[in-house]
Amino acid sequence: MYSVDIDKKWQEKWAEMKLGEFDPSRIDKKLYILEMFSYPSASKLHVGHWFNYAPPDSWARMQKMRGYEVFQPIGFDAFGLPAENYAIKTGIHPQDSTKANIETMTEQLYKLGGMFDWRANLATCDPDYYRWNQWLFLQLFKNGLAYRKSAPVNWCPDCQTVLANEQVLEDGTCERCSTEVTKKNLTQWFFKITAYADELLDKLSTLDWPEQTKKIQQNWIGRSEGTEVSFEVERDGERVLNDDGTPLTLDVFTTRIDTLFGVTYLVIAPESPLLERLTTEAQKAEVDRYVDKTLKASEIARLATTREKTGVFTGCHVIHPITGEKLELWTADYVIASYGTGVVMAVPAHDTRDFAFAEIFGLPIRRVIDSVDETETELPFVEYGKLVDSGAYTGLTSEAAIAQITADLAKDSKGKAYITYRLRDWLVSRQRYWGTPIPIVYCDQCGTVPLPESMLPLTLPYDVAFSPDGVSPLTKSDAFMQTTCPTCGGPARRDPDTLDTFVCSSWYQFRFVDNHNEEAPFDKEKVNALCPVDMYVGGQEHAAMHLLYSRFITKALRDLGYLDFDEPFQALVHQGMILGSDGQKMSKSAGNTVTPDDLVDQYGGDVFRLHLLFSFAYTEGGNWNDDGVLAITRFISRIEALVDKVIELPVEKRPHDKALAYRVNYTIRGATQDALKFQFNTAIARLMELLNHLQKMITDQSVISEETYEATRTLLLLLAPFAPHFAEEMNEKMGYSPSIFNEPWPTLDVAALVLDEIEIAVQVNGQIKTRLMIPADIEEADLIERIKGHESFDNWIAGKTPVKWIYVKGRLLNIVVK
RNA sequence: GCGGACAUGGCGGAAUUGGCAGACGCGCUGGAUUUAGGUUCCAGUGGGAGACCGUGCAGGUUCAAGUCCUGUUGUCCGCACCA
Repeated sequence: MYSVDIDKKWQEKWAEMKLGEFDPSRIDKKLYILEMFSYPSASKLHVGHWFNYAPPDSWARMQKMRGYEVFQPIGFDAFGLPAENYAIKTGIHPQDSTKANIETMTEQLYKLGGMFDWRANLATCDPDYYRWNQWLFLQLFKNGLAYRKSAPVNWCPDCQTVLANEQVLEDGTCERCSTEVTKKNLTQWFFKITAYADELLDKLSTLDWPEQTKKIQQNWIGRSEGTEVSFEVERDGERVLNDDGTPLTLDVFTTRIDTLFGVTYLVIAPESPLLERLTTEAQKAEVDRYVDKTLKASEIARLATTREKTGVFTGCHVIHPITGEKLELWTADYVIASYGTGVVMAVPAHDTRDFAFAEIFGLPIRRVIDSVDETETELPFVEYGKLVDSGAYTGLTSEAAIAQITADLAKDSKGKAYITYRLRDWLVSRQRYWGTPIPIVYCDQCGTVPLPESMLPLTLPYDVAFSPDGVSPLTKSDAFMQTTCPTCGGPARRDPDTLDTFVCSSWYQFRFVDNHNEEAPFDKEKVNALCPVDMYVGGQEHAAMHLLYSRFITKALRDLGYLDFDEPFQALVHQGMILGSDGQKMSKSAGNTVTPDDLVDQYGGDVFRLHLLFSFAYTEGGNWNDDGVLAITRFISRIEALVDKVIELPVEKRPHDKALAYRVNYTIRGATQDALKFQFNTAIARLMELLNHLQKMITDQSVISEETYEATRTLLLLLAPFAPHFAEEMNEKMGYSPSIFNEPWPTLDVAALVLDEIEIAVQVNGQIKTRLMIPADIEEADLIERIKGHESFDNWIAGKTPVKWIYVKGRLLNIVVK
């Protein structure tokens, strides 16, 4: 009887025989499979973890049997907000709680029976790991890919603390104290991911990733080609000048420069640093009030097209670059500072948002585009068309005008062709404790000074007060903050912030390969040999951020000479989400959680694993159901019964059983093809079919054929990746020595799949009339004759005339009648 | 709001990618064994007496549509400080 004891037995044996350890001498057969590592949370391994790890492990085991040298490491994404929040609540230090959680989860992962190479584990909160985050930061800094600038953070005035977006409720209040959250500008570190925007876009086509994920990245990067055009500004009747005396210009990005003559006002983002200078005394109070209000709104809400438009006149005017006309400059929250230049030229006649705004505030609306076919159209008319009332450009098509106006503006130095991206640089500063300290000091003499690599790791101090009171926790640790400048030796201060945890996960796939290296993050040769990851498995929620950051860091490391390939993850699969039986996300509060430990103890890990593999479409996920567990225990015990009978009965040689050979090979083909595509449910369905067949064959038999015995053995080999402990046990029962995972995967005999007779459908106008057994190699003409001679033929065509015969070989014949 | 997906029997889910809808399993019904129930085994199981009708809804393309196109409804995921 299979149980959790069998799991234990084989887990110990596998550890002894080092089943999961990668053998570098077989590097030419290497296959690097990686599941996204998880956050060590106190609530133990949940069903989602199992669904993330067990099915890919089955895939890996199959690949091992197919001859690959599999590398499957495991680690923990151990820095992050939850441990720190937990510390604030309970006083338990993040390091202590995290360590304990990692221990528990490691034990649970071991019980999962994954074929992991345990030597290659890592935890990102370990100084041996995060020192290389710091190293990475320094490389980016030295090469101009890390820089500081001011950026807003969510600020709770009551808690006196920075909040994560997650901690701000939908109505814009703090989750802890319900105070209205506002924004505060801080100088923070950024990684220049935008420098790689084009390559990140272009190389998507080389990846074996789900199309929808590529689309998400493509939209996230949001490359947009257009024109940048400059407007000079007038305040109180005078030109506004730069410090050097040249006229200050507002640069506007637009994809529709053909509508330039329809511009009736400009809008600047409320958080734009220029706004203050461009507000007149008379308007100051009103503008300030408006800016204040905007700081409390979320970006998502601001960009909603249905949101009622609000805005304020700044009192200043801008000068139209071609007509010289004076236009009002407004500020409104539908313009976002971080996209484009933070200023838009408003063309109410040809843009829906500008139109709505102009109607509310009574601003002029000027049509400059008509439809090409000169039919009457309503405003706002947002399509391309033909220019009207546009000076010298009147009569041109939109396409022609875009090219012409852009060229003319460039000639006058009033604009240029320009490409902008929705993608923004990656903000990596976090005003928190539980993360990687930033390896930079600020010296009054030398300014911003990077730590020399020899001084890494810059370790996180243990004794720190995390209670929120207005500053980053590290600020309060004098021992940490007060330091000397590595350049001049004078007094200096450290950076009080820590790095975003996405920095950890942007390169961990390389550290696994060489995780004990103390001289470097990894050895170049080793990484080049084992990477990129051949199969990466994890949730689709990471499509835009983690997966893009990893790609960016890989390219940066390549350009800095640390590795020789372009992409970190060649192939990617997303598992679906397992919800509670009520269709809601599993959570303690909903009371719908399923604990893997209980199921494993009761039924054994393989039953749980098979249930996950069989009852869900892997990439879809779905609602948890208990019923399937019983079905699997039945499946398992039926196989055991089959094995028992097969080893008990005498075996004799019999004439070749063509039908059995067909079924066996049909199973090999189906199970292999489906499992390779992560379609485990159908792969297992094929195994069930073979089991049903074998079971029928041996019923009431006192002797079995050699072929039946071999088919049973084949069934076990095919089952092995999906029920590793159980299959290993059955394999031993049949007298074979372990491990079954060192046996070769069954090979397909294509010839056995060729049938003499096949069944096809006969249709009339696409409607099925009958099914026919025909010789597999029948000629189309013979088939047609045969059908014409069928006793029901006249009945089928019901007096009409066949005009066309469509034969889809081996599948159907459709008679088109009229 | 923007972006990405999904919708098939009572249920989980299949469908060679435009070619016989419902594989496999759960559940259910009947039968056999046992008989206290469960287990196990066998048969049946989308609807409809039937011609036929059936893949969220409404159109369309095609000899042929779950699959492609247009529109529509509902659910889920992401939106840059959760990871």
